[in-house]
Amino acid sequence: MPLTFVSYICSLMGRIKTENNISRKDIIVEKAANLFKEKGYKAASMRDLAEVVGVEAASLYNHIKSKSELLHVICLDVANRFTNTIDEIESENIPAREKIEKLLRFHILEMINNYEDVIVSDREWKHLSEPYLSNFRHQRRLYRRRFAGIIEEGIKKKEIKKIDAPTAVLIMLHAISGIESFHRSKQKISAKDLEENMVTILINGLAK
Amino acid sequence: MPLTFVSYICSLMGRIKTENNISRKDIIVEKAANLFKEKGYKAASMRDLAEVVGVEAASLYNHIKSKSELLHVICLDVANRFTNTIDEIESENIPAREKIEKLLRFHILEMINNYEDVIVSDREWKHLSEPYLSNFRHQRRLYRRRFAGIIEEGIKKKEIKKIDAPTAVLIMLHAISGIESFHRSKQKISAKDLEENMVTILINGLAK
DNA sequence: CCTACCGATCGGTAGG
DNA sequence: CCTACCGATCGGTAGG
Repeated sequence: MPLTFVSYICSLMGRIKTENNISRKDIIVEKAANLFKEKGYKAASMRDLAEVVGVEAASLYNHIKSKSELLHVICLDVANRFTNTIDEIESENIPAREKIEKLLRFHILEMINNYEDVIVSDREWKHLSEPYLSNFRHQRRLYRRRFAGIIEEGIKKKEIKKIDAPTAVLIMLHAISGIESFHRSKQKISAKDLEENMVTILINGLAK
Repeated sequence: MPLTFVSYICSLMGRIKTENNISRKDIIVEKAANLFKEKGYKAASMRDLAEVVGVEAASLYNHIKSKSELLHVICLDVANRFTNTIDEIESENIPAREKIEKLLRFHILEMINNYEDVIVSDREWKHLSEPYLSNFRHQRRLYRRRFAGIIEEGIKKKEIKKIDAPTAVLIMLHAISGIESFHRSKQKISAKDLEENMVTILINGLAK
């Protein structure tokens, strides 16, 4: 009976929110993103995760259903942020070239501020299980098409060079994912300088 | 005794080279690269590999020492090709901007022709074991520094814009890794067009 | 080349 | 929240 009482209290603790409204589950997802980024989804074990959270592995399952739930929470969260942003930018009444710059700056800032989630969703989405895998693939394809659409609009209006739009999208998105190394190297360059450099190179190119 | 005879013949077969001088081990490494690219190093099991090679899992170990050997053969092969190429280009007596373009074209062609190895070394090198891990990290850092050095040379000689060289390197290398999606989508664009588009965007930028 | 098998580790559950 | 434990799967070995 005393043991039952303890387990009851402990199970309640899982549902208590701190004053910042951050639940235990949120903490687990955050630590999971860090671990998945560091070791990869498959190589990161639930025992690893339990250790950084500070509990036994079995206890994690009072807050989450499975390891794969952690991945799809991370991936779908990122996908939704991207979709919401392009919704907003597309509806604005500004030149295509400005839309592209806005989208680039959004991606750059995401990579600077929420880079763990973004890197995980970028690199580990293949390990999603259905139906989340198909859903993610769908959102991603749609996003890239819409991005390419904006570039094509800019080409038609002679705001930007005549290049293959899907190729340009790939270059942009992947170039920005390179910011990960910026985090690793703790370089002297500031986040603001990094952002300006990236936009300059991508929009204006290297050539003088 | 008959069984011993069979096993003796079979073990010999492992060392026989075909007329193209491709050994059994080469085939295993090639299939491993494909598998590692598709599922990731950790998620790809030796039983998966055995199946695509067409033998039992245990038989693989007549040709290789371990799973990790497969990864470091792939990664070091790519690293050496990169190092050899920058050795060559650095020693040429041409403007820095041309050196950069040559390096870019080399990377683009690598991603078009040997993309499985390149992607695996890019994405899975973290799973290397020592001393290969340190070695790879070292080669990689050196390569990026030399690449940045060429860009800085170009800036000094006013051949290219004044931007942060390490950032430019990150953008270039990551942008090119985006070609992976080109393979997946079987797009209408040709390899040659892809190459020209990428060089145009990276050297001259999007802006008209 | 195969069959047979090993110890380690995995994600996850039962029960309190 | 924990302890105890399960079946599945892993990389790899022994032996012929």
